[in-house]
Amino acid sequence: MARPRKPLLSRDRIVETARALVDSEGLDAVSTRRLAAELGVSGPSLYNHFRNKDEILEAVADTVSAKVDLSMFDAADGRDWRRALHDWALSYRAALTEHPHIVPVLARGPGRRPAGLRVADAVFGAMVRAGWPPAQATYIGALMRYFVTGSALGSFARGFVDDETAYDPADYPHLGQAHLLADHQEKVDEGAFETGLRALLDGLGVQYEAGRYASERAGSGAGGFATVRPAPKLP
Amino acid sequence: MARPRKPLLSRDRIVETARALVDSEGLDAVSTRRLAAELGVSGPSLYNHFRNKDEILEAVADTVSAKVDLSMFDAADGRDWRRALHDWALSYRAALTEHPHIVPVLARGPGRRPAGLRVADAVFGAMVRAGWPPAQATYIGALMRYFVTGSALGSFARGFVDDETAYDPADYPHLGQAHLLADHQEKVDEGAFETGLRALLDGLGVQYEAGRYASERAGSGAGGFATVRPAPKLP
DNA sequence: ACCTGAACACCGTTCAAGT
DNA sequence: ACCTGAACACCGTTCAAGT
Repeated sequence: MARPRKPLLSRDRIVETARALVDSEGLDAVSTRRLAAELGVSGPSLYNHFRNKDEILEAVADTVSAKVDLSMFDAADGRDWRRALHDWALSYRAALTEHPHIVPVLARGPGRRPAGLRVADAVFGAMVRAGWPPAQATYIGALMRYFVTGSALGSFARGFVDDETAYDPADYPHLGQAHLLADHQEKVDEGAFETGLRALLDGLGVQYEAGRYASERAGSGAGGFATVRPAPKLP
Repeated sequence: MARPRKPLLSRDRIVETARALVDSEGLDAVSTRRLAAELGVSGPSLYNHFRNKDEILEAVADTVSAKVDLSMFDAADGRDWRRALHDWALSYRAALTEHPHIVPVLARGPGRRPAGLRVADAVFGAMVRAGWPPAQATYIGALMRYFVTGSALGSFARGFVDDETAYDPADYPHLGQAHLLADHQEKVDEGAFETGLRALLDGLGVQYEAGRYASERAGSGAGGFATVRPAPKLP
């Protein structure tokens, strides 16, 4: 066949097929040969569109980052940085839980993925507008990413394992049998995520007040958050 | 040669050699053939001691978990749960930063690794003794793991990339050039970790007070933490 | 029990050849 | 420019054979 008059492949088609394969069969199922077969071409064809396999996986990860809602950051009145962060974290986590198998790729950082960088940029900009100093704004973007990706990673794969013999109660006196159950594990993940997110936002509120970062909007006194209160209820 | 009178291999020797290889050349360098060569045997020999390669990597990950200090949990007076959690998080992170290449394996959860389970058990037990309800104690162990492993994962590999052309300021108006520098990245990781850890502990303090979990030690009033104060200074 | 070589069914990537 | 088959240098794992 050699070269067809109309290209068989495109970057988009490759990425879309790779994403479907990752979602349905996991990262390990994506070999260049398997992916090519799925596309109806031979393995080496992919190298006309991507430098290597890793670049394909990075592109897949970026389509997931692109699903993260960022609208709360430009909508927001600066005083609402906690709510914006909260809503963003939910959207971020939702994107990852929809595509759990690509999380290991996403978790290693934004790298050079455009959508990943766009996320980092949006969070940073919103925090600075809310009054956070640039260094702190950078930290917030990073630490939120740590928490959300860490939770998405730790949740799937096999947080705990489905084999009763793995956990001798003599060895782990506090670990109940309940830890074995997969649906219990899912509830733990949700509870831990909600609890951690709330704690992070409350704790950042403490630092925000201590630094009086809201001063330019509410005079030099205690502006913004008058008292530390629990974060908004999670839906 | 066939079978020698004294075994050439042992689980410990395999794990130790694998750990050294992971540390010096990364996860990808560990193939069964390469590891076997390092040990002076042929590839299939490893299968006399481990069921498969993944089991070897799990064992390596467990030696890293085993380095996490847990003494602060049984030493602690229950009121000091925040300090214990803080010190533990530092020790946890230190263990991971010493062996960054194995973090992806560790990050997927305790699985059936004994040392990983011992860690989960210790945190849970200490939080319950401090007055946290069991469900919350479980959440705390999980969310701390999310944060620490997420930060260790996001830090290495390539949080950002060392190539100026990757970041067009027109695309990411808030991302400065400084993001490119590797040593700047390291400072960001440390700052983000400290900030996030402090926020988590402060935020958990808010929830602890709101739930009055300390009541059995200080009467049914506001015991334990009278006010929300910043977490102890990080060294 | 513990190691070996041979073998199976794969990999990612390069490259000359084809249109 | 874009696809192909052949080839290179690898993989993880199984298994019969050896002691």
